[in-house]
Amino acid sequence: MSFDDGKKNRVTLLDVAREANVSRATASLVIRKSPLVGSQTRKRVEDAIQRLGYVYNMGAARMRAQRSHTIGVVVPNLTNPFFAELLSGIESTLELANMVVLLANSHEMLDRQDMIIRRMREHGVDGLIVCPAAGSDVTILERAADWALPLVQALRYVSPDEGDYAGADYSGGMRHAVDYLASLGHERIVFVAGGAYHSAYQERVEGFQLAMRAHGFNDENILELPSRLSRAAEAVHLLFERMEPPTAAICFNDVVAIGLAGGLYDLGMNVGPDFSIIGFDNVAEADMIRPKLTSIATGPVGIGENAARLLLDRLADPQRAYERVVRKTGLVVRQSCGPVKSPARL
Amino acid sequence: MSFDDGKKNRVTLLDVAREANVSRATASLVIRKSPLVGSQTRKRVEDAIQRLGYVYNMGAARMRAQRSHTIGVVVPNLTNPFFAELLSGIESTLELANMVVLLANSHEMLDRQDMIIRRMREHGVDGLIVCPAAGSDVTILERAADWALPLVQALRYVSPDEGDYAGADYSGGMRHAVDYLASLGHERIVFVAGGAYHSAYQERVEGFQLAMRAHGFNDENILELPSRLSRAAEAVHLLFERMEPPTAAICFNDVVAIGLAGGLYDLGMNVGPDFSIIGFDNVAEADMIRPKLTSIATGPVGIGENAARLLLDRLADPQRAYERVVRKTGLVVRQSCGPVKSPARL
DNA sequence: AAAACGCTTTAGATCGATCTAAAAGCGGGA
DNA sequence: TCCCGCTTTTAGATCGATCTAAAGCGTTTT
Repeated sequence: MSFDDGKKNRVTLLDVAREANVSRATASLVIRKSPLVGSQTRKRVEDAIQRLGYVYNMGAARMRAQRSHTIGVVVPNLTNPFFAELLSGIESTLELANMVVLLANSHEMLDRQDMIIRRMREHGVDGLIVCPAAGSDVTILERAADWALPLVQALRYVSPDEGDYAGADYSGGMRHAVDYLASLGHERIVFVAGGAYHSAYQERVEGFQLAMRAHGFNDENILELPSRLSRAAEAVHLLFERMEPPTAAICFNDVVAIGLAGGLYDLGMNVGPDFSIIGFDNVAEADMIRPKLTSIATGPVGIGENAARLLLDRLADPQRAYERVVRKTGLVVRQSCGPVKSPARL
Repeated sequence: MSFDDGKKNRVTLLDVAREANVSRATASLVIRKSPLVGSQTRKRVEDAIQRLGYVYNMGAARMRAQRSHTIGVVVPNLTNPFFAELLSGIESTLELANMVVLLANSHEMLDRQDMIIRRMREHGVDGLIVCPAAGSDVTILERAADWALPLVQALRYVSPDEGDYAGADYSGGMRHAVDYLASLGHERIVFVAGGAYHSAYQERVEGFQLAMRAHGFNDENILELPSRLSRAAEAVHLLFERMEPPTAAICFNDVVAIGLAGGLYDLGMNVGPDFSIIGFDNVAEADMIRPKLTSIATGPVGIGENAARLLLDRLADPQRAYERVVRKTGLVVRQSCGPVKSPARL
């Protein structure tokens, strides 16, 4: 099928041009689907491409044209299914625009994140989508701007008004959660966190407190669980060693919620009837476990799509004003909540 | 900090060379850490690099040197945490070798997979790590060979003896699972599958049957669940509409196992005491749900690391013989299995 | 007939590094 | 002094595309 004489000799655009009896420039125009070239010439070139089995050399093109059709994506953690879904949304949207994803994992470490971004720059990415590692500050935006490298923040932001950003209305989600629990009669509600500090964390806490105050509830019930999930379950008893033990919990994310549910199960409690739990993110697992987890849907895939679209828009017009796309969140009611009973107590 | 006069003028190696009073060639050698260059010259160049804020241009280098330091990774599905963990292992190993990951998702579709591989070739990847979409055949190996593009198969293979491959001993894992259930007194064990056909599927089924026969059990008990997990739970009742209902199940993977556990829960059964379940892959979720899922650990992160290492080895020596690295699997006992009782029946 | 115009096509420079082959520098032995 | 061998440095070609500016050409206008 292929006339692969030797190994070394790659087919280049020049070969194609010769085969089709045109100049390199014309062949190049054909490849890029320029309307400038006449139809029978185009046909001749396309045939030549077929005949020779030519493959486009992005590397050469990128160098001259200063566009790589490559986007760097930096996430702090791959094993959390939430980020995997985000990534999935980014990838599928970028692929429609003929872009390709360079992936790296910052492991929530700042120095690694810096290193990664530097490396991606060396690789000549056209832009970056970053979920900033906890502790990142505006310097990452500033540096990107210095380098004229478009950067979209996803899920978390380092500045409340600078830079493009795609996320979800975490605060509104908290309100839904609190309202729902209140409608079931709960008043002593705890916010269970775990993991690192960043804008998304802060927004959730503030949203929680706001909503609690709106109902006239005590808004200072916040519990920090160890971030290793195995240990999280063991720490659940802390919940009930307080003056007024809570009857319901809203969790930072579904992973924490599932960990908490496990811990309660281990204490012999029935999630739902005995104690209500609401998760956050509504990942696939929420529907798989039993009792099924009631959760606030943030739509990570959609956020990923938005982030990708924001970046594409900025590439199209680098001068446009910053845009922040915030997805609506919604409560997905399942089985992990029930009406309040007498306060749970060990 | 940076003397970014205009926007256009990138600092090139030539600028560095001029600043350091050496030739482009020497500057290039310094960058690549060649031992050929004298130490005070090296110092001068390094200072110049600092002073000018030079950034290496991979694109230009790749074009000349025919190496892109870029590896294409193709997975059939990102939202399954199993693949996310695989990816995590690949990424962290490649990053140590100063390589970067180009990611794409085939969505288990052959035409997409072809398209992706073609595109990655255009981008000039140095090699590919592919988990072949179900239905792939040896042509993907042949084409890669035609193109002199190193390709490592991960998790699944398209040919039992051709090509590099990193996976796990699925068959051995099945034996562990069956042995363990047998030791608890189970004899009527069903294999619950879900999803697409591929080598990993086949190996698991065959391993299951082999192990069952070794114990003298009926090896034909295989149930196919719908791959949408939401529907899987609803199909669980099919298990008990057979002549001799099983007392235990071994699942194709943990996702199926968790779905099955959910279905049993919905039927009012107690996983563990009433019916035993063993999952496959031992993903993080296995430890989070309740009852905790007993599972065969295949170590996706480790498989990813192996795949990456295989590819690096092949890049170092393209002529070496094919290698197949198969990780040991092990049973992780948790709470989802119990001794056999009277046969479960609805 | 010359000029003007639109539509196609092209020669040649160019992007920023690496590679090759040879030159330069230098100390020591004949 | 000259030559040899060793280390260090370099000029210039090169990778494979794109870009610029201009040329070719057929038709219409002046």
